[in-house]
Amino acid sequence: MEKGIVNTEIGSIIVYVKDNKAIKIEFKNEFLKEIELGIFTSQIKEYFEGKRKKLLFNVEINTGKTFKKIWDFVREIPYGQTMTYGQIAKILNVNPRVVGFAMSKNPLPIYIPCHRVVGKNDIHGFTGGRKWKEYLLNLESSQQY
DNA sequence: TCTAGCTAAACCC
DNA sequence: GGGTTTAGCTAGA
Repeated sequence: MEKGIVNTEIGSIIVYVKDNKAIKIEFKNEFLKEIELGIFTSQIKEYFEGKRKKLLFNVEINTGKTFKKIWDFVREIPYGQTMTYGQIAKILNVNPRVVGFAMSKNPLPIYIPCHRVVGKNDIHGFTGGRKWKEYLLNLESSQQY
């Protein structure tokens, strides 16, 4: 398994790659030494510079049918827009609780833009902390044109 | 304002 | 295999 690291304004992002497929993305609240790793790190870097709106590399996800359906849908949420757990649940005909659970178990944040999914009355949680979610949402809204 | 019910899959015995 | 847990939401009191 290979590892790539990209630094951002508020910390580092680690991307784990196996057989040329991303299997996990992790947020760190500390700054690590950057490690280039082909398109994986270059696309993430472009995304944080606001030049790229969608990550397009191979990933490997082994999970249940419903989770996959939810993640597929979340990937279709346009750049800079947000939806609530409830809206997604209604469209996919699942329970809102399951949507939240799927997000919490999502191994590939950013690739699956779960930061664009918020609660009805609150931002709610995010892998690695709400700080990242706010940062990502702010990044996208400032890039809208 | 507060409580109960819904509901899927990872995770731990 | 079974019980517990989890980034929500709605309806009824």
